[in-house]
Amino acid sequence: MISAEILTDALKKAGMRITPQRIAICRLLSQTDSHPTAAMLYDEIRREYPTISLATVYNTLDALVGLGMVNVLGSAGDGKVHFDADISPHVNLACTHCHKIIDLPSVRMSRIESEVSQISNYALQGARILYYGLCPQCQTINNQK
Amino acid sequence: MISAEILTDALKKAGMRITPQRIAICRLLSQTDSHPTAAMLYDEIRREYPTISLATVYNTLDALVGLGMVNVLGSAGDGKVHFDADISPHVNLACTHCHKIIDLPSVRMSRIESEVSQISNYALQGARILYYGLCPQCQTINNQK
DNA sequence: TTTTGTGCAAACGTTTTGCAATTAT
DNA sequence: ATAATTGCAAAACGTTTGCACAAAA
Repeated sequence: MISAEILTDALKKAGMRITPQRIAICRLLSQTDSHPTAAMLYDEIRREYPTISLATVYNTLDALVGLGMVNVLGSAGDGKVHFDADISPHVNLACTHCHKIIDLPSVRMSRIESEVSQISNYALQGARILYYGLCPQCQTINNQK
Repeated sequence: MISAEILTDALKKAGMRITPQRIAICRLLSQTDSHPTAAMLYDEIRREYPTISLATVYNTLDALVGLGMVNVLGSAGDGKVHFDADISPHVNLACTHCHKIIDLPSVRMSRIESEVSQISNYALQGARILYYGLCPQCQTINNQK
């Protein structure tokens, strides 16, 4: 969990203007661990700013991703792109039935990251460590969608 | 690198019919390590079957993914879904500039997988281990897209 | 022969874009 | 003041779907 100011400060340092909409997006991103999609953020922010557009959400997300402040997790089997404001190298775990994504901060990935870095000569910018399967609930409930 | 027969056999065992189009898709998947998208496979197969449709490619890919024979890597920053016929747990490395994806089979992930399995109680089905950054070429070339 | 798969085209949902009006600086 | 950002609408893109025809079993 990160503070919203770290995100807005990053935008400011990059020469971008701090608008109420962007503050709201940064606040939501920093406060959630639900790996939201653009549409989820949009729906949430519309309560406060009924006229905000999806384009603004995408615009801000792109900027934050470009600054390395937000990770793109990709689809969780639902065809939508999920975002994660926790950029520390950690394992994400997606349920292929209910499409929820949780974090597994207890699994240490730093050793893997340094290995990848050494072997590849890539200038690493981030990682998506996503395991997927059925969560305990979706295993027990007789889940035929 | 897997043999095409393993893929076609899996389709057959699942009760699906073996058509020339599906054989071609399985052959391409098994012969490449380029983590193709549906469109890439489509373009390639069209040389041999000019009338094949994208729908058939998606249909077959979905079946193979459903059977656990093919992994969905997700987007490499290009907005397209990349597929991988190598389902062993290994690190993938994507370049955020040229959008190529390579494998790093030397980095061992089996320990991480068992850790995830123990901690989470999920019925694991697979993993997408994707690091991203700039590949050596895209670092040196003065790359402003 | 029967049932599944194919190809086409149209539909879908997410994401992107163009532009005039607005707003942060 | 001025330059960036917004919101809207329309467009673009990848992917999915419906259906008549073709082909595998």
